[in-house]
Amino acid sequence: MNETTSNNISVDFIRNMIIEDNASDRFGGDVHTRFPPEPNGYLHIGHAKSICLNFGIARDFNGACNLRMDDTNPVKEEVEYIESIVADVKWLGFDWQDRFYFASDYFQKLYESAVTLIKKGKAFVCDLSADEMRAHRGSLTEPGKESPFRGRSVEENLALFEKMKNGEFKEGERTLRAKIDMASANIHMRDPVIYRIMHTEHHRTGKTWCIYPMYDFAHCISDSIEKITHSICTLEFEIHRPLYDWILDELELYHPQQIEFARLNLNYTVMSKRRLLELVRGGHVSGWDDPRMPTIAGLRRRGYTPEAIRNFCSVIGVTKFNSFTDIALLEHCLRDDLNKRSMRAMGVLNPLKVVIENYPDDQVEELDAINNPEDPAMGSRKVPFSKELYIDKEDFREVPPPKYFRLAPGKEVRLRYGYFVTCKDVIKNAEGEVVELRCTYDPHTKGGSSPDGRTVKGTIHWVSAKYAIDAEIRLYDRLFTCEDPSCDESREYTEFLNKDSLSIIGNAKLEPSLASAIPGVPYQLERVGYFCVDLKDSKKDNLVLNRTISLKDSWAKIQKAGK
RNA sequence: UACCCCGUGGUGUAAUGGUAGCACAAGAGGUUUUGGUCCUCUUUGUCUAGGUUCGAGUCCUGGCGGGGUAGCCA
Repeated sequence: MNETTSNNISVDFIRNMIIEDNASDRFGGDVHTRFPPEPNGYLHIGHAKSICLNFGIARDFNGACNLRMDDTNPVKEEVEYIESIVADVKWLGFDWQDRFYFASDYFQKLYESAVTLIKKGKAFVCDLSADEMRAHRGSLTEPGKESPFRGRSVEENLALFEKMKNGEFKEGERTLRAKIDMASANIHMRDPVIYRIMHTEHHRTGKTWCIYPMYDFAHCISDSIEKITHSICTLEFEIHRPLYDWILDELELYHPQQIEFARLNLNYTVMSKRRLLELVRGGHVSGWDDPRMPTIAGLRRRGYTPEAIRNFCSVIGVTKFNSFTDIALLEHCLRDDLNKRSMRAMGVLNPLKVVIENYPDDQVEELDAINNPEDPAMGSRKVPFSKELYIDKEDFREVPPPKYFRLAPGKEVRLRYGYFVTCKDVIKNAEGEVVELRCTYDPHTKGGSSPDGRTVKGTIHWVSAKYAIDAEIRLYDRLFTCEDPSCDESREYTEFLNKDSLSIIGNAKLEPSLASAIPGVPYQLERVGYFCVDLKDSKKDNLVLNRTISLKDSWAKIQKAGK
């Protein structure tokens, strides 16, 4: 395959539109995007798609991408959210340099634009109440009726709008509306409200304003002010585009192109800010950063890497049709990245004591273990081996099923990086539970291979009982038991919460090197999964690990198929 | 039953009038000191009916199906 054919990787429809715009010199070759979240909640994986799209396009076309807080509704917005958004976008690996903006930065210009519209006879102050306005709006199938205040003179409108601004009216008493067409088939063009009265303090502008612009009015003008070329948003705003265009055309302002794409849906979770907020407020999760949450903060605490998320966003593509992406694809991207970068270690989740009968009582050997078979540069470490060990309960069966390669009475297995051991005896307690295994080891198999060429089918992980460190391990499963918890309108999505989405293991035993496990760094417990130090709850004397994701488990499949 | 958008394997996507490809998932096999990774192979697809064309997933028309829209939310 030559250079040209190998380069013909496909691009999404938005990038294609930009390529066409550049070809026709529509924006003089500029590409300027923006990511415009409303600071009323935490960012989630769906936002990551938009972030990767907007910042990714800027990168691909040598353009720029702004970060803009869409803060036009002070009753919903909080500083905590702004801070989390900034941290999350940064963590994802994107840089807006000095282009950090707020729609509220433009309140004065927005106000002046509204005045311009009034002067052009394209906006009027309306005294209709919210209910009356709804009644005048018509329906999806019937045209609306014009407001009785639609014919006010420019002077009167100007005076009234001034009074609105000066706080002379109560909330809801009056609005400023664009004068467009009450008979339009597009309800958003039926004289939409562009300013409303809110006697609410704004987190940035304080008490300066008591009128606030609506999204449709603020967004297009903000884009215009920032000289955005391509204003990318989700599908539900498609029907708003005629209004976006109308406002900019009437104001004769620089005019970006709005482009809509389908938002991300992931199965076995919910993605709306409203529902995520409810999960937090309802105590169904421990917070916005609960490792089960699809929020960026949750994924980060869970142990996801920015690279995995970015790669996922690239792999899912961008289209205009609504779809549901399989969480398995996200998990694949996660494992793919973690496999390459994770330091390996051994840890036992459900300890079963093993005594190596023929191993000297007080002997300790420091065995060599490879840190990452995928990356020799990560080197090796020493793991202590001694007479008493722990292995995982799952790795022993008194009566092994077919194809079971692990330890069983009379069977020989390899202890990873250790020795071949053979199970000689099984010790049970009064309840008949296996509590200890007596094994022998073959001193000639140090490191895990036998000089006589003998091989074993199974390799299991272990830790030295004497040198192991204790840890709490938190295992996570999907938050919901059904693929689309919000699909059934007659049932609350919370009914589908997975009761077993979190299980805590209090007595895990880890190899001593993990005592210095670094927060924010992924580890693989060999044969078990990927883990990370919990950012919040882990303490020096109380190690807490989150299981980011299990390893793929083909033995589980075999067992399942056998049933 | 208004207007707008959208229909490609199980899922997510590519093919810009010229061989329907990729990834995930699923399944089979191989390698392996992680039942991981890696490698090979297999199954499954253009919503439908017409039309244009030498040739249609692609263009046109109708139907069917899905989504969006009636906040002084974004």
